[in-house]
Amino acid sequence: MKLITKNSDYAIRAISYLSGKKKPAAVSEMSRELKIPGPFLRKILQILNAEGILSSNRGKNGGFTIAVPPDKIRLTDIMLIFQEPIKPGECLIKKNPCPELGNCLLRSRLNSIKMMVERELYSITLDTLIER
Amino acid sequence: MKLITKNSDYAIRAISYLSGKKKPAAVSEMSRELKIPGPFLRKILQILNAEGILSSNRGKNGGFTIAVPPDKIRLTDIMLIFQEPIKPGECLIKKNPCPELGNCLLRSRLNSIKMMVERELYSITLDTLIER
DNA sequence: TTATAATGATACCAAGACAGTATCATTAGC
DNA sequence: GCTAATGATACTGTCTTGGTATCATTATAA
Ligand code: SF4
Ligand code: SF4
Repeated sequence: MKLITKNSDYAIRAISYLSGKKKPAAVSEMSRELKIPGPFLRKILQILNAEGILSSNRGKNGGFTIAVPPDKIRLTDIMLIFQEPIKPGECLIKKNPCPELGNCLLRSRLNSIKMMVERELYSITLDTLIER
Repeated sequence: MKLITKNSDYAIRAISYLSGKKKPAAVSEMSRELKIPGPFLRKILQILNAEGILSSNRGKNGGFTIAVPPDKIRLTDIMLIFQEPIKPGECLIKKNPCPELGNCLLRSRLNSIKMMVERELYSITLDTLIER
């Protein structure tokens, strides 16, 4: 059972790192500091920028800054950016084209677990994840 | 978020199918009935047999029968056979060799969700999944 | 006793997801 | 105009998942 991917994980760590900083931080710095492969981190930051969660400055002394306060960012916000969500009707099996549509007992049990998890993830905001 | 794999799903459906039957059912029959690819189902049934959950008879008129009453089989029993469990300390990320060992807040939040899910899955026995 | 219908054991294979690289273009500052 | 940074995007390697394929063995029934 894997809840989050590295994409999301790295994104969260990056945002945590940026929160508090006032000056833009470059990928090179963050890569070193967070021990995340540079090019990969860069791609992630670019996406976060496109989503409006970060903002970026190009050129020398450029880098990324946080654009949304962490207490306004939910864990599910990040996950939705990097991972495919499970659509409401779907089974908890990847690509679930199952003949037993409708009234599968297993499916309904799993779905209720899924909802529990989603509620829980939704309730987590990034500010509660930052170590001080 | 994928909770169970097809392996497990098929195993559960197969066990459900066998419960109630007194005579052995052959793979060919079950494959047809449950709409599961024959060779794949066969492999799964062989594993369940090796685990003692089913028993098998070779030769003509052979097939598989259920060896453990469904109310004694937990969902987690099946899942443990076909899917790697998440070991206690691990992060909810596949292959989690993360530098921030120990006190990661995200990790502890995810872990508590994991425990919730596992409790839930453990509480489900196969008899409660059989449609009547 | 032999043909047949079944499982046992095991090797192989294809698609997709995931994690990460590589490149070239653009922009901003000194 | 050199340099340090991001923007955009294509490419790649590896692992997992969901299967196939094959050959050996066993039990039954004609
Ligand atoms: S049998 Fe139920 S749990 Fe399995 S794939 Fe179909 S709907 Fe989902
Ligand atoms: S940062 Fe925390 S959640 Fe992410 S991989 Fe490391 S321990 Fe797990």
